[in-house]
Amino acid sequence: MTKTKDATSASEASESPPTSGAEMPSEAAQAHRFGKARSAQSTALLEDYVELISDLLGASGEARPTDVARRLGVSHATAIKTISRLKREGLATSRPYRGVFLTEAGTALAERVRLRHRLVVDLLVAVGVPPDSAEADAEGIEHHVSDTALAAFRAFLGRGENS
Amino acid sequence: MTKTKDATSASEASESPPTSGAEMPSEAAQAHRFGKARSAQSTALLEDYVELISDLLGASGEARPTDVARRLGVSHATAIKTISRLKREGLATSRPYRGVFLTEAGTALAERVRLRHRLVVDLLVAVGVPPDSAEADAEGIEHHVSDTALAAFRAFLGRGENS
DNA sequence: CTTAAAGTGTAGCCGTTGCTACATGTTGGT
DNA sequence: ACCAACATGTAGCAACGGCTACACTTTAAG
Repeated sequence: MTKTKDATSASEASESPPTSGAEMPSEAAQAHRFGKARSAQSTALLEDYVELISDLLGASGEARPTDVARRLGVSHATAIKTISRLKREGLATSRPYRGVFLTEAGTALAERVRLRHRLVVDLLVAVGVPPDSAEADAEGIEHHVSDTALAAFRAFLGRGENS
Repeated sequence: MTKTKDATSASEASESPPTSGAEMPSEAAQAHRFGKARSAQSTALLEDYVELISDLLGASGEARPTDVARRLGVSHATAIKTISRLKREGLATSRPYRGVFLTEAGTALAERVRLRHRLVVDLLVAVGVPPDSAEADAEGIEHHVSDTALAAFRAFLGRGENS
């Protein structure tokens, strides 16, 4: 590390500005939250790809880059590039012109993601969100739900440990 | 590839693969959902900045780039660059060395975002997520909650229109 | 078999969001 | 008035995710 990391924390106690209504969390806590959200964002794509590939494999026995691309609404070139990233990260393998497959890690991730997705959708529906809306919203939400929250969802839905 | 229910554009119905296992949404629908999630992602940053700036303005009367940077856990250079984007998009103004301010549009956006944030947190808490977890999760989730879902949340929480 | 269509892969570009490093402006203490 | 500390701004770099354009392989049709 060069610098950059002074442990500044609550430094505003000394100042006493108007300070009226707003309750603000500590700098550190807030920064940490935002950081978490940002990093979640970076894995979200991989999760989407892995889940989709898993679905395709399950549904038709194979997952082709173009199928993936079409499902995700991106160009095939983009899909291929991201699939390369999946391979780099040890989640998938692929033989040229032979389709994409998931490694063990990839399969495990896909399973986790799928369960989480369903749980989120079910929760949304349970609190009154229309099913199609729930499905669409879950696509964006699911990547940001902590395990703690998932456990709460499960409890709320009256489920033990299973889906 | 299995086409489940709707026969949107070009699909392959000729194959009759093992199928069975998975139910997949139509290509078009799925692509649309992913696209939505992606675009939401692109506005998420702006929303975070605007909300934070609004909070800082409310709490201390001014919002300086470094404060914003520290709160978000990024370098001041990054914050300044993003604030430039806010200005480009007509959400904020700033005079050098004088801090950042929100335009009318920015203020309105901040208000909407703040309400949404609280609603999401409250819903999470209502279904049993611990408050601190709810607060952290909401930071990532809020950007992906549709108006439809928000309305459902409000109804579920037994609120009319207000927060 | 030959050829056209479709899938696959590569290269190069752009915009975004991070970062560090450096340069400049502001401000406060002495 | 000065200088040091800090805030601010700019520049350049890298990784990512998107795209189009082009090259190549496979597959399907004739």
